[in-house]
Amino acid sequence: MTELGERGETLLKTLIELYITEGQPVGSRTLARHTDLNLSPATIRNVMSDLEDLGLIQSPHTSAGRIPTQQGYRLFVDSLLTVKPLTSEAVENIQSRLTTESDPQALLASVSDILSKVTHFAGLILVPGRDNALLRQIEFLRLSDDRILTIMITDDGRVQNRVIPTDRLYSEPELTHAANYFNSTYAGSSLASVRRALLGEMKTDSDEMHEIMKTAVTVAGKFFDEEEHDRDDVVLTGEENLLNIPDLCQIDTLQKLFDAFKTKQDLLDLLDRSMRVNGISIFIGEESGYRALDDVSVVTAPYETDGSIVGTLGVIGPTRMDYEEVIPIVDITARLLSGALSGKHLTESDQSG
Amino acid sequence: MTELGERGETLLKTLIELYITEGQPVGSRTLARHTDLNLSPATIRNVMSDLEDLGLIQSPHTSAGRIPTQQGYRLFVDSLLTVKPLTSEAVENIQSRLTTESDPQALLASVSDILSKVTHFAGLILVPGRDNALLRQIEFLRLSDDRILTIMITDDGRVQNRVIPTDRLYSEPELTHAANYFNSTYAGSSLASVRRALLGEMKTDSDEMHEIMKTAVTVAGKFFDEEEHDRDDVVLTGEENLLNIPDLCQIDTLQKLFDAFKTKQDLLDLLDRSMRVNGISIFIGEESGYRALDDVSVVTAPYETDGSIVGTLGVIGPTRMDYEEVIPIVDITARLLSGALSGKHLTESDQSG
DNA sequence: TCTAGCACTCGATGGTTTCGAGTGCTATGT
DNA sequence: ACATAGCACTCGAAACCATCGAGTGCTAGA
Repeated sequence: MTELGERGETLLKTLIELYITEGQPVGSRTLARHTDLNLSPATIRNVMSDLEDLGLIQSPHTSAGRIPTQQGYRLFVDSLLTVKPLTSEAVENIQSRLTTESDPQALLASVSDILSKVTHFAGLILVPGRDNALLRQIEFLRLSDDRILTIMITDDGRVQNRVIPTDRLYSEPELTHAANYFNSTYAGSSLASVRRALLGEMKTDSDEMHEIMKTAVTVAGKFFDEEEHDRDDVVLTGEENLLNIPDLCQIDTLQKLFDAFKTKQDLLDLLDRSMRVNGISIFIGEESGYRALDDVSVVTAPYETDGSIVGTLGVIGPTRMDYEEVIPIVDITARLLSGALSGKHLTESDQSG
Repeated sequence: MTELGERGETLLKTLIELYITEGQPVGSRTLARHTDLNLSPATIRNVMSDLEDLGLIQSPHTSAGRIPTQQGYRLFVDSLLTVKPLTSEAVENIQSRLTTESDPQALLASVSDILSKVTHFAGLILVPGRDNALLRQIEFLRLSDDRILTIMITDDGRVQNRVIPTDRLYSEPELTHAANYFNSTYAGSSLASVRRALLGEMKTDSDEMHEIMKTAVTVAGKFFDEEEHDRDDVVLTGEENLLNIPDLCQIDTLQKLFDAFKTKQDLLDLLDRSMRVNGISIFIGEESGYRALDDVSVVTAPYETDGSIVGTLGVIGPTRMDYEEVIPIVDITARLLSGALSGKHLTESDQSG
């Protein structure tokens, strides 16, 4: 008997909603009062007993009310909850915070901040690596006899620079020519393909290349060699909000959580997984599979640039969070961010304030 | 009678050391056993009573031992403590971690990490703003019709770039000339003085300037206009270590602390104050004057580049921290960092690996 | 199928007792 | 004058106990 019946669903729903707002185990009497089914506590108790058999609720101890289990929350978010539509005021609030940032890099980081401020939980966002970005321009600047500053600009407006130590002296004109050669050859290609091409070039017998080409390949090769900066990254803000939450008062829970926040690897994995899903993802408690996140829930939504998903954003909060409120916030923020990102490329200079 | 006498000092010192290692109030019997003065507990009690009258120790309640007060700690660190010299092993540990970073910016950030790892507390470092750095080179790159990428390199090896929106189109050669003009005029000046000069230039009647000069002043002016990036900044790491500390188990204490960590303003103020002091600074509990830091102690030491103090680094831990161990760690780290920084300027290309 | 009644459970609360570490005081010895 | 031994006292921690009440499961009856 995996079927609940409409009455069971209504009761489960109100029970969870009550528990989310009150934070206390809810008993049959309270539940009877907060529903318009006109059922006596005794009847409610029978239904609750069934719900407990189905593993949807549980009681912390004999003489306490019931609280939702992980499965209960799951059923709730899957088919029971009625999302509260955001007030247009709230939407405008998010929108206005978004539009104040013009630099795309800073924009993404600020989104995490917005999410944490609005939800009072921790906000996070997966900032996509550059490997799919297209090379726009590269420049080599001579700093000293054995150091070159390499600057790369990609079509998503990001600028990256790195100081390259060299084993011989390169003259200014030589570097300029090399950059010109490089730009004419690779501009418009994705960084991943440039990296691949460079690997190929560096293998071929260098005697066959012009000196200029050699210079370009050598310097740019060193630049592209350091993988680290190209990986996806997670920006996390508002962690301190989680200290406020009574559900997470156990110090070792917080310890686990903040350790995970520091390394970020688990968060990155999780966001990466949720990026492959089309739409809101919700990980309740242990569902995520990461020990550190056992006592929290994560709500995420992918965001896109010009129609294709490029990253994910979301919120980390207690399992007992107000899903009906958080879900639309995450959803809307992802949409607004997608809107703000599209058409922001520097290649199209159609935007002006 | 503000004089303790040698016996009082010895007892206070061992009491504090015992309390630091054990974390428990220490009574007269324990104190008698851990000292070689051959005094009975009763005698010790008399001395302790005196120490309490002087405000150096206190008892949490009648039938408990004594714990140091803030003043007790203060006297202890000022004149009683015997710093444990670091093992050369430990020094080499820090040294090796320092030398792996070549980029000065990353180096500073990693120092904070080292401090937190070695002490198991939170490490922090004041990364000096660029205003005292000397301008080395500036470059203007045309990104699109209305955007210019400005790149500035300072003599401390830092590179900064910013996208400048423009109100008219600038040609490539125009920008190159403007950059050349700017470099020949201002290279070698401190950023502060460049900023000042630019303000002056922008006020003077622009008709008197060449077109090239006007371009340079306009574009660079916008670049220098955004103050924010030039401020000193605090890098803080290992905050999560503080969650482990039994002394800081109260959730609201941590909340206060982490809120301060987020805004960083208080930390910045504190580090800035301690930069004016020549040598180790220790702020015990409420001494710092910031509410958020009431329950912790901060140990800092300034570090220098080529003989002049440029920043401060330090550790945040519980008031009951092992000062005899932490102080030399902070001290040595500051010295090693100073050593690593000196001679690292890109203007002198004398360093090679 | 719902309801009313009832005995039962169990955490929370608050009072009491015991225990022991530690204190302050005082009298005594050196 | 100083150190010590003895002693009554204090007070928190822990253990124990009774009470209270919210909530339960079960059963009998509408």
